[in-house]
Amino acid sequence: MKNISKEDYLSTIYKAADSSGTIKANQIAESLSVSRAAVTDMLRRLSSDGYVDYERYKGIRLTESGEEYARNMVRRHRIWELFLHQIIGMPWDKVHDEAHKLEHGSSDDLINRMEEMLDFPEFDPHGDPIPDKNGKIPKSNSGVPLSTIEPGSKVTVNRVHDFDSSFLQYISKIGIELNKELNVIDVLDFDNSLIIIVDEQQTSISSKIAANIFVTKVN
Amino acid sequence: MKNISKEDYLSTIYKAADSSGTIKANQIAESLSVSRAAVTDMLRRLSSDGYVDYERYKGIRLTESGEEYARNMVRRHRIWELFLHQIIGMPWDKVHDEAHKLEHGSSDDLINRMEEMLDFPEFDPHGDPIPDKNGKIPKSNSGVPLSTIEPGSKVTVNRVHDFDSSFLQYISKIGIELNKELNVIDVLDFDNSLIIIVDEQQTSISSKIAANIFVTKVN
DNA sequence: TTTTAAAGTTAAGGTGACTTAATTTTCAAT
DNA sequence: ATTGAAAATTAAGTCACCTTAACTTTAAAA
Repeated sequence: MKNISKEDYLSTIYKAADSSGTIKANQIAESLSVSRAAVTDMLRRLSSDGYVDYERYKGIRLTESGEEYARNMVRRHRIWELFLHQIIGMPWDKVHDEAHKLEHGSSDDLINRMEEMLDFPEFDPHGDPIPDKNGKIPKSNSGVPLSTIEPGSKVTVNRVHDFDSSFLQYISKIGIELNKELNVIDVLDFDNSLIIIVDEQQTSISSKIAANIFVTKVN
Repeated sequence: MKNISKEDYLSTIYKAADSSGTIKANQIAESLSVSRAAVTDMLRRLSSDGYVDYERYKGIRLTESGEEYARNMVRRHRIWELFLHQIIGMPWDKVHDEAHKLEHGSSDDLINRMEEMLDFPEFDPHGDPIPDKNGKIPKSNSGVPLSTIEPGSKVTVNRVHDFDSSFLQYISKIGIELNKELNVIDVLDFDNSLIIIVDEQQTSISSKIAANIFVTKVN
């Protein structure tokens, strides 16, 4: 029950790393709401544990073993999310925080049992892929931000960001969920907010909301 | 996710306190495998938090609020144990350790949902009572140690100690489980081990094993 | 009642994870 | 190429939780 903080750093680095696999210390500090100094501090420790390659003032990148560890944390997190939602019946917008607290303490045995109960799922309730026991990640069409779609398009939702409960609560309330079909009617020049149709209902959503909903164009 | 240690101290005090509600610092140190000095240290902190009444060299006792907190931790623990066993299918001897890790991070909401799924159970898989949402504890016949039973008696198991996986594994293997009927055939003078019959099979168990199995005499 | 072992406390120190403040390095804009 | 803002690091300090070693208090056995 020791490595809570370490595990959080590893997941964060894993999830936030860009395509080249590197990340800025500043991003870590912001994601975790800690000071830059705390990040430097932790990086030295993670580096001496062999989880990150790190050189002062240079880029940060997970080592093989760091990536493995992080991927396993992400696996735990997403399996917990799905379990909480599907088996326990916890609402969409609550599962992220709860899973975050549970993921650290669970044995691999427990995670594997839950995975089996869920019939080896590929995606969590927010559409994020769940790495399997061997670290293999399901191929997914992770979509593009709804905010980049031009008016007149028909799209389906395939992923939403999961870290803000009020965001999820809001989009649920207006009927947005995974695989839902949306019609983008208009984008306002004024503030880039979108006019969309969900369930035959017209609504408008801010560009910030739209930036956190990922969609694929239909045909 | 901060108070893991504090919560462990509170549960330990709660569970180990004698009938008068007091406990020796030494017992805490032993249960938690920490030094006596660490206990003194923590007692000062718990005391300043208002969770224990504590005076140097005098007895230790939970305050109202400490007892409430501790009882809630015990509730979490036991609900987790039952959930892991009954819903997840984890074996008897594994649930204690797993529950111990999970109990700290779970929200009351989650615990309440699990309790409901389990249909408001009264006892955990080891026969320990589960406090309800309001702190009410089911009346139970907690039994006497099997080691105190005289030869020739027929008894049923109503509780077993839960903190040693190998102990539980062993007694499961010889067929002992909650509510099982046992016949005490003989107690050896030599080492106080017991000859018992379980499922028509005769076995012997050490007095230390017997001391951790709690039973009630049949008729 | 004395004595001594066990229990409890204090002192000093360590580690992990954080902070703020001061400083250094990098990098992009001039 | 210089410079200034942003990013990263170091320094110094805090807090929770732990340790060992030395000391004090309690309580029970001689």
